[in-house]
Amino acid sequence: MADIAIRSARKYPCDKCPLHARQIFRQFTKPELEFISRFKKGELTVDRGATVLSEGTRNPHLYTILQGWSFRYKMLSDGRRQIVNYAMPGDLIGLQGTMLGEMEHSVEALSPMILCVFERNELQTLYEQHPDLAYDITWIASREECMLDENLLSIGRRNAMERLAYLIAFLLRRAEGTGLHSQKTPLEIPITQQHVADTLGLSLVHTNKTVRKLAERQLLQWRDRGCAVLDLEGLEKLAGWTGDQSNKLRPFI
Amino acid sequence: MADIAIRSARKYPCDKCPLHARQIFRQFTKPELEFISRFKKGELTVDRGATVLSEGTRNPHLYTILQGWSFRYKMLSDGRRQIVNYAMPGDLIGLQGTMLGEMEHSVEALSPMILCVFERNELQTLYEQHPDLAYDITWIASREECMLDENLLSIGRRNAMERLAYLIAFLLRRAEGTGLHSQKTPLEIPITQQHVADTLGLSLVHTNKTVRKLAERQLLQWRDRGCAVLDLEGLEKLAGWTGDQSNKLRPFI
DNA sequence: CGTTGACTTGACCGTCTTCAAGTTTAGTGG
DNA sequence: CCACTAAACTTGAAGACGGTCAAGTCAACG
Repeated sequence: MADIAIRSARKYPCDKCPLHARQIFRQFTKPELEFISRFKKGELTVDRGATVLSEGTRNPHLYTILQGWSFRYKMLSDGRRQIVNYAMPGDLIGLQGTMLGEMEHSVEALSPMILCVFERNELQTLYEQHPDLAYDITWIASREECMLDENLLSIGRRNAMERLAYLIAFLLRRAEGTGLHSQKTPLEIPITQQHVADTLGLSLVHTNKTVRKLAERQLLQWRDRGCAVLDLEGLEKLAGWTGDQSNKLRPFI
Repeated sequence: MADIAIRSARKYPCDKCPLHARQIFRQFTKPELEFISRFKKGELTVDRGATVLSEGTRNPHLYTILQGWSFRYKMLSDGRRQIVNYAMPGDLIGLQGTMLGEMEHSVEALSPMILCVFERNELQTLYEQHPDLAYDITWIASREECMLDENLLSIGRRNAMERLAYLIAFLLRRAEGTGLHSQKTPLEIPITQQHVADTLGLSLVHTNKTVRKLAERQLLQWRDRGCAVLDLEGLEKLAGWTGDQSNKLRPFI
């Protein structure tokens, strides 16, 4: 079944980090690289569907995603679920829990994942010895906040079609922002319609009908467990979204 | 009309900060206090209804609220507005803009306010010289993120009554968390039903009808431009909210 | 070849929106 | 102090958007 396995061996040592090779992420200085190499405790391999972090628990670790997609969610006591955001390569997972103590949300893998594992306790040391990295972490937190603001706007004020268009455009933009996909391999967003429903605050049935409408309009195409974008600009226009998601140089731990 | 005025004189020098006198906020060390005193450039007085920060602009400042309430919001091009969160004494305003460059939301005063003004550019110095304060800022950002997660859950998955109950309970808890209100002066939340509607993603009409229902149930009482809570636990129960908003020691810049 | 998870579809119903009036209150100027 | 205005709040009626229920189909997988 959905499983989690940690290994202290490194398939991806920090000095050969496949993500830092990407132009999009800012490069480390030498001392930073050395620090991060020590800060990293190992790698975590996660199956699709596995729970990486659980609401209400205390986890001694902090993660960066090397490969794969995941989502963060919260639940009400009667089972209603709200997906709050997604996380993909280059994103930090578990910072909130590190700062506030207990996890206030859960994280589940949407695809097989590889994570870098860091020790929560050592974050303080990072703040003491590497102010630039500390600043970067705050940058990352602010970016998350900004995305949440957008999602709130969407759920609160857009109708079903606009919401869906926004969500898909948003996810594609972010995926592009990881720099991992070439133009030639049109990437597929690895989510089910149930995920979409739980993100948009809609029912599964209505989500399905909305998906069909956008598919009819040739804006996207739905497959089993995935979504392909046919017309990104069409989606953005429908959502009324100025997707200026500045995909510029950004920090990364 | 709604006005903004800055003064470099300090009615509230940092060593006599009325908020730090409150038990709830962690105390500065002496060097921290000295740094912050220099970091603070003045005080800003703001009328109710005035816009403190505007979406799309670059503001060279960062603020902490000394007095008064405000809200953060985003708008769609056709005028639909979504209030994303509220800010009250002790909260930091403008961090997102500082980190990401341009403001992605606006901030408006709900009541007359007094703000401490800091220089954006000097934040880097804070990170270099005071890692503990830097850590605190990240803590504050994480707390904001956590609140946004809650709000998303609410808008996405709760119905109108639950949403309203949650919002009012949430705001009261936070107000209590500033430690500025005694049990004896039952505080009034300084918002209009239009604010509530724009927070909950509801229409004004439906918001009004929902307010009436909660008032009939003796959970709250509405006044002109304000809301008084009659039964906090009743609201929390209705919302299904375990409001463990740990009102413990927290940092503050 | 049966089971399971994901997607699909139609019918009916309820929550919430929109429209279109009100009333009440606070603030302003004569 | 009173008349006027604007902002906030209120209410009812009609209808749309999205939810719920109840069946499906389809593909993957062991």
